[in-house]
Amino acid sequence: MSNTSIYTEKLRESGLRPTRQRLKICEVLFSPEKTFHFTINDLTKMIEDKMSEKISLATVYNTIHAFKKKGYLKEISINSDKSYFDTNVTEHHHFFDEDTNELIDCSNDDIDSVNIKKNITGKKIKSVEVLIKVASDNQNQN
Amino acid sequence: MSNTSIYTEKLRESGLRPTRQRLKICEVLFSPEKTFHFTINDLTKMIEDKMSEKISLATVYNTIHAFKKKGYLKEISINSDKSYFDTNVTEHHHFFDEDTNELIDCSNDDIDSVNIKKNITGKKIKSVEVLIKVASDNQNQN
DNA sequence: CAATAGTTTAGAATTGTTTTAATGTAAATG
DNA sequence: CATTTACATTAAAACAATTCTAAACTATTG
Repeated sequence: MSNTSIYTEKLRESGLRPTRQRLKICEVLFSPEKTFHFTINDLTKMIEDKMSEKISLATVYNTIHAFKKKGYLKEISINSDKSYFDTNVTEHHHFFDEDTNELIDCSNDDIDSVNIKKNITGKKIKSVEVLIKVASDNQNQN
Repeated sequence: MSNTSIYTEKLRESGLRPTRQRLKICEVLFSPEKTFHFTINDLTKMIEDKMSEKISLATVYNTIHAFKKKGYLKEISINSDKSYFDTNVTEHHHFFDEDTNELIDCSNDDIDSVNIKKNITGKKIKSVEVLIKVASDNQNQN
């Protein structure tokens, strides 16, 4: 089953033409059942593995940025040495495992809604997200 | 009033010798009344402005890393293009103003404590921090 | 199909960070 | 307190992630 028309639509919505390369990016990003986290490098490797064809980093970067701008991807800030992206664009929380550097989605059911009593004047709240850092019990934090 | 002995102690605790350069870093970091956020570049400029003397980036990096490791500084992940640090090492929350890219501490009194119902098996929770993104009302999110 | 507007690409440039190796300094030693 | 040793500082080089560039290419329009 091909979702080409859906992908084409997403690309158009993001202001991009549906090219062969970009459709492959879409397939890797949007065909899996489960959402996932990735870096640009991960994604490039996934594309090249699955598709047995090269794709230029520049193409990946500009497509990802367009998707992010449009809201089809979210950037997550955990680690400052690389950019991480999330195909789960709903507002949600994360566990970050300091032992493995793994980022794990936290179901909204697992956290009571966060009650904020005060805001910055003249500003509207756009999102509220919780980051829970975990590590194995016997490990010291660094 | 000089806090040299306090700084010397902090440096020693972090496994570093108290040198002229490092004491200057301490003065900039730990003498202000209020905690603040900074990048390595900010800090280097602050030092060179205040002290009218040059300091090598490498020295700043390694001192900051030692302080972070010891827990005298915290790294904050907002933006993946630079590392941001915080002299407020208590567990606390942040507002992030998307209009100005400004990061603002959120008093713990302003958020009810976050109730987490489930955890990753075998792991211990090290910290729970909330990031509230805000923007002016009439602005579209990007 | 020709013209145009946008795309891909490899490689160069840029930026933040880390490493290196030579020189300098604090602290320990005799 | 001079000497030795271990650690520091520095400028510059290396490195890694990201962005930019300019030439070749492709989709779309007229």
